Amino acid sequence: MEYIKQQPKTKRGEETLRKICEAAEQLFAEKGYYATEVADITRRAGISSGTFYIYFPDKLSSFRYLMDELGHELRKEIRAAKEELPSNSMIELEALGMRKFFRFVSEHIGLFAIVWQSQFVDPESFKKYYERFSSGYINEIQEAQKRGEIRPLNPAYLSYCLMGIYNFVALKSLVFDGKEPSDEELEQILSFIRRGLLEKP
Amino acid sequence: MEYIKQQPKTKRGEETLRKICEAAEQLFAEKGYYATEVADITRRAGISSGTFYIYFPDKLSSFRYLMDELGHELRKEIRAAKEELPSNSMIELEALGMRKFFRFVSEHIGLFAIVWQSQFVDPESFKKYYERFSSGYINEIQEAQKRGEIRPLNPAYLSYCLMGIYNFVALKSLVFDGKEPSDEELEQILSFIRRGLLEKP
Amino acid sequence: MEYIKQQPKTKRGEETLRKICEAAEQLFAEKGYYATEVADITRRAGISSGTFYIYFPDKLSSFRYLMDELGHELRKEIRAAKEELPSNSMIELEALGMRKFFRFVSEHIGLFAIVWQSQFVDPESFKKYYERFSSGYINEIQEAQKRGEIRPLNPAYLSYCLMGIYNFVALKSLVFDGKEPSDEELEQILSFIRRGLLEKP
Amino acid sequence: MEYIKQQPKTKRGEETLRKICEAAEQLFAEKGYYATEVADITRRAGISSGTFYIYFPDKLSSFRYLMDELGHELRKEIRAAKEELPSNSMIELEALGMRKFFRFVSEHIGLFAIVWQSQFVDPESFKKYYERFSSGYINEIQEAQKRGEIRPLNPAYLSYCLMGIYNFVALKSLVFDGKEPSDEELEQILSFIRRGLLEKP
DNA sequence: CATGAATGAGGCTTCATTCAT
DNA sequence: GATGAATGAAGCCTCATTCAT
Repeated sequence: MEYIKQQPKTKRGEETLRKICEAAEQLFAEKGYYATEVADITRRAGISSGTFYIYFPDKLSSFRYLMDELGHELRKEIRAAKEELPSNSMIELEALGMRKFFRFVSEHIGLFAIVWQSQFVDPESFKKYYERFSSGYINEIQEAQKRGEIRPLNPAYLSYCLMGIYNFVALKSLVFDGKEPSDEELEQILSFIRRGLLEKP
Repeated sequence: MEYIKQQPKTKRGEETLRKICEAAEQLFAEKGYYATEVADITRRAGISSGTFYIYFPDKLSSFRYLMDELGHELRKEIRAAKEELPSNSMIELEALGMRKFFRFVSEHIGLFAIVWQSQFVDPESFKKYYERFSSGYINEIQEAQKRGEIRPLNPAYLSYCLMGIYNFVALKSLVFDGKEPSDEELEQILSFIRRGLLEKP
Repeated sequence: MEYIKQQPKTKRGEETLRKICEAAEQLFAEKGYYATEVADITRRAGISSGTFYIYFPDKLSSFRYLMDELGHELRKEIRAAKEELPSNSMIELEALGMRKFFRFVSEHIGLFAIVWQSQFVDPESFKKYYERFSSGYINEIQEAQKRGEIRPLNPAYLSYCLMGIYNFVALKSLVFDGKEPSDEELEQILSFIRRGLLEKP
Repeated sequence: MEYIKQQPKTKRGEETLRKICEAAEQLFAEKGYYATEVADITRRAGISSGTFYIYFPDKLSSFRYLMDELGHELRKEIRAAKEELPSNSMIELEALGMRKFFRFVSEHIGLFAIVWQSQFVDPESFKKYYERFSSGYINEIQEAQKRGEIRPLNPAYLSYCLMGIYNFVALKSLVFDGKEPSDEELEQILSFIRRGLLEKP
């Protein structure tokens, strides 16, 4: 990864980097990037403050690294989930992806928080993050539109509608209410999306 | 307003407060709360840095003040727009509110940015902001559900779906692309929402 | 001056800048640039450490500023001394300049130390400093050579010979022995230079 | 040598110490003592950073060691050169010594740089370095004065005049211009010195 | 009301040095 | 002998806030 200063060469080093990342992810989520001091991170990681700088050139790089890394993982998991299902119904795949999204975010609330605040920590990455997701959606939507599965609405805007729904529902349930949405609730949201998207609901 | 230290007593004072607020709104949107120095604000406002503290007890208060003030104004405008229309179709009122939202946000991109980052500047206000909007929606939705106008889905989650759509569409168009969505585009988004919500589309 | 961040606008500010410069000049001479902390400077100047940064963007700039400022002053004083004498004998002017040099350096031992160490603090300025002096000498030497006053030796190298003599004599007397060379001693050094330079000693 | 922690006991150790010294000499000359990190030295020497501390107790000791070692070598070479010539003319011996000086310094620009900056790294050594050279000169000068070879000027000051000339000429040619002075140029400088010193030029 | 110089606590980062392997 | 990850004291610099004018 490009934001890292030194790849650990020993087991111990690997362990240390992992501890830094975990601590940083937690703290960025709990207190936000700016309110988190490097000393907070190293304290929680149980290392000295100089050690942080063996692995990262500065505080911002660790933020970018996490954003990249976690975003990567999320996309990978969603892709994997979709590939398991031998369906070519976009809506059914989307239902899977959405469930995966909530599962991942509830286990990595750090990602959610990190992305949310990245608009003012590192605007470049912020935009890139959403556009990468969006372009994945656009492809799927266009395919499904060709098949006549979903309605001929602007794919780019639709992708942001979907992301908006997922993000704000996650905000309400995970951040505000502190619990995962129930299957029943997810089903209702999916039902809203299905009707909105499908040519023949 | 509660976050203000001293209400201006003269014309000159009023003018000064207005200049501070305008500058702060712009800067919080451009650079974010943390990257904005009080000196940046006073510089752009064309005043000396001590003057800021005549009106606000500290930097955070000015943030809260703006968030409150702008949120208030937005809700007022939306309410006003809806009251002009003598319809009792929730969906038609919602279409109006949504247009008002995009108009307001494109003129006050500061509000958008301020709210977005408030999760890590002032989490209390952040939650309050969205829940206030949400509870307004919930009322309308429940009324409409009683009338059989819209489907019997969880009103709280629906409200976050709507806010998510509006916020992410605004993010894409106003922040990323730097332009208001066209009427055509808004119409498509509304069409998605209508089908998703209405009992008989 | 280019290395300064903010020109003081009030009497108090002027006073503060002066105190910073005096303290820095002393400390750079006593302990060297690297061993001098900004906190040392502000402590000696009797101000808080943040105040330093009102006037200088960083520690290095204060060093450059002093080097420029003091070098400027030295050249000005030497020039002034030479202009008072209505002679066109290069050697007599040189005798004056040399005396001025020792007087100035003994009052501003800071300059001496600053220039000496600048080779490793700010190599650019270091070279510029000596080449500026050298080019002044070269002109004078060439004029005197045209008049047949001094021998036809390479002017650039001669200029460095002269500077070398003055600097090392100052090193011995002012730095090592802690006293100004006596008139008698200066006279002997001049006598060495005179014989070395003059066509007809 | 006194500044060394442990004399190498094996061939490998000897080799390692040599590599450290070479790297340190280069780096102290290129970037200066303070800007050179121990890690820079070990990196260039191709060893790990802990190894440095097998041979030196700390960074400063390596500086002192080099200064001593190189100064020693320089004096030895000059002495050897002078002993080869069966002359008892101080000026002729001096001409030899000077040529040796420029040869040595151009091959060990590190020494030049190290001594120059030692005033602020290790003032003690700095003074000692020049006074050791000076006292050698004083003896030679006094002898020559007794013989009536050179003029009866203050020997201590004369020694600093000579060192000043050599050092500043080396500065100009080797450091600023990056080349050794030509024989012709050295000859001119010698001619200046000869006339300045000799009773009967 | 307004000014802007001054404050100083506190954050980020560096780097000489140590030590377990 | 050699390694290189870890340490942590310490320095540079920032910036919200104060206050004398």
